[in-house]
Amino acid sequence: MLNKQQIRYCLDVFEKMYPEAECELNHTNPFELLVAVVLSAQATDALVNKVTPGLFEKYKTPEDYVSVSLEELQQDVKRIGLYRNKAKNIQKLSQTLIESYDGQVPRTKEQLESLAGVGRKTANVVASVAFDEPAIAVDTHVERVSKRLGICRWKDSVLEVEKTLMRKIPESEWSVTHHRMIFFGRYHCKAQRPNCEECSLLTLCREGQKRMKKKAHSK
DNA sequence: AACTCGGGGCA
DNA sequence: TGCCCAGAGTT
Repeated sequence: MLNKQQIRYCLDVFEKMYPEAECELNHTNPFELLVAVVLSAQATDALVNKVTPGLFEKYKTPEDYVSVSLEELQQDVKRIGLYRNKAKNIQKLSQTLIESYDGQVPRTKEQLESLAGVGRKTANVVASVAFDEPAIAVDTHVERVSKRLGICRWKDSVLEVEKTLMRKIPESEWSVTHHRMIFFGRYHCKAQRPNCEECSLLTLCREGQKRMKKKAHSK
């Protein structure tokens, strides 16, 4: 397991590699952000914007989503994938906002997570990005990178990964770190072929050491 | 813990 | 072409 100083070094490397890794979730209001994150499950937010241009012009409020038929909404989000569930959840979620939250998006993680189609990850993203609530959203990239480097344990659950990160990273950097780790995981520490040879963190990386040793042995 | 939804992106 | 993906709900 990496200590705080080693983790500090990792964060600095992330910053050097992806200095401009701001949030790609560039939305004007919490509701639009919430819908975008729900839609981008198993896809990317960039894909949502690319594949459904004009979606957020057509649908601006919870009322807009429940005013159309399920079939119409499904057609509008069809090209994102997993569209049947997502469309259904967004209508259900919109209904809940109208009935229980005066049409507004709730601020707390617990309230967010109780909405249809909103799991722990989505709840944390919305809470932290839209409301500056203290939260770290652990997605597959963050989880993989944390485990490979040794920031957390291999068998840690998502919840445990989240708690460890919150404990070992200064709160003021949670948001930036989250997005830099995603870039790092997506472009460098990839699931299939991580680029260990050209990694500045190789010397302290648990998984990297293992892989290099294995590679040397196989020669 | 495993399974399902699913079209787009990428090799 | 085939494989994978910034997840969540159900069994």
